[in-house]
Amino acid sequence: MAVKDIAYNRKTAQQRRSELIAAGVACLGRGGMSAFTIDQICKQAGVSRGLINHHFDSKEALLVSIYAQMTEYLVREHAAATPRQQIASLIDDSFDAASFNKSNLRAWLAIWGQVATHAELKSLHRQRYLRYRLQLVDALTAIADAEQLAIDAASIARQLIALIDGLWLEYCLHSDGFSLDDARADCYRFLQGIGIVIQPEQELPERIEP
Amino acid sequence: MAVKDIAYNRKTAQQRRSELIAAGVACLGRGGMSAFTIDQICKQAGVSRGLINHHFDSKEALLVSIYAQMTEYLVREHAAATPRQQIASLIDDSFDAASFNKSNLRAWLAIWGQVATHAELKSLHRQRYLRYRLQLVDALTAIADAEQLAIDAASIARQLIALIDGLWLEYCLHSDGFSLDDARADCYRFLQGIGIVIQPEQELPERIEP
DNA sequence: GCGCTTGTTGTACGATCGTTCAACTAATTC
DNA sequence: GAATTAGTTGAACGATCGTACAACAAGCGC
Repeated sequence: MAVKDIAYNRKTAQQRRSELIAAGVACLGRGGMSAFTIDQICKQAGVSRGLINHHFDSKEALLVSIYAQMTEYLVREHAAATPRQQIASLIDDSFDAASFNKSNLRAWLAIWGQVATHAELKSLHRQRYLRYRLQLVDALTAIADAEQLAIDAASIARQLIALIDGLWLEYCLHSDGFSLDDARADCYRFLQGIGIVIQPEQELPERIEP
Repeated sequence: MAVKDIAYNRKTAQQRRSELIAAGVACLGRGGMSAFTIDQICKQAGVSRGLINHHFDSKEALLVSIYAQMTEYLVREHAAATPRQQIASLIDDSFDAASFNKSNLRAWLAIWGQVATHAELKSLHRQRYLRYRLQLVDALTAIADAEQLAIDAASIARQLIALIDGLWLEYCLHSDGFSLDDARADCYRFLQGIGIVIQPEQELPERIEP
């Protein structure tokens, strides 16, 4: 107290906010909602206890900001792409090893568990998800129209999203038995089964017959 | 204290244990892991504070018992059924309105979030899941063998489980847009797409073309 | 230098957390 | 009916929770 012996790091509000968001994601990934406490987040960020309530209205507000950042890629614009490239990009992004490691998946799971409970989080989730789903329906409809395919685009979109989320879930809860590439391949195979053949952006591994 | 004015309900250990489990599920369904506290569970069960630790070693032990009960149906024996009936029964059970209401789905989500963190829960989950998956692979293989179908049973099983879990997730987080019957129909349509036609145990609603 | 704004710290507070435990009540045994 | 067993209660404990707040430090205009 009397002597200032350690560094006093001063940063811009924007910088600090994003650091706290990153620290929050790390905590969620480590131990789910139980590890998402003021103490642990501040310790993770290397920051004193009172700082979160200075930069965010509450702990819940931080959680909303975290979710907003995590879902940002879902509504990213894929401007100059064909419908096929859009879908391929979505699938490949979903199973990108850099962002969908186990820690991130655990963070998703923890937040999903809160979506049903917290109003603000629920609202943001609905907004993000609807747009995400709409993009997919549009792309599928465009392909079907161009190739005279009779498909239920809404149903296919719902199934594809469910497949992606379900594969994340399986991979998160027990990663043994299949790889991220297997999961990607499953998605392309699913679309192939209903008559939509899409070339992956990255190459797929060899398929192993039983 | 001096005067005993309210009922003192005495039950067998087994009865009380199952009541506490039910109360725990209700709490998880209401508010996720945040609502899974000794105080709230006891209040839900209409029981005093110290009783949980009398019937269970710890709060975590109660959670394990809850998950054991919730996953029981996954490994239930379907003795006299054909492979097709087994799969149909699994799908229909998964989207049974009685057990898969929103509250139960929220409870699942909350527990899934804990599986990655708690060792005992993780072990139980792996054990239950592997058996569940094996049953599915066996049924699919039996069908494929009998009908000369060339399928990757492991991959199909993984996709079907992912589809079911993903549809639960979608329905839990935003039930608008589709019903449980739609979800059931999606599963049958998925299998149909890869050449396995299965008659649902209950009738499916009319398919609405776009 | 001084005043002002803004980022940061650490303590303090009341609430709630999971667990323990001695006391108590009802059923059972002898 | 006394002794024993088993189910239940509620107070108590230390730990930790989220937030509030006064004190402090650094940057900046002047």
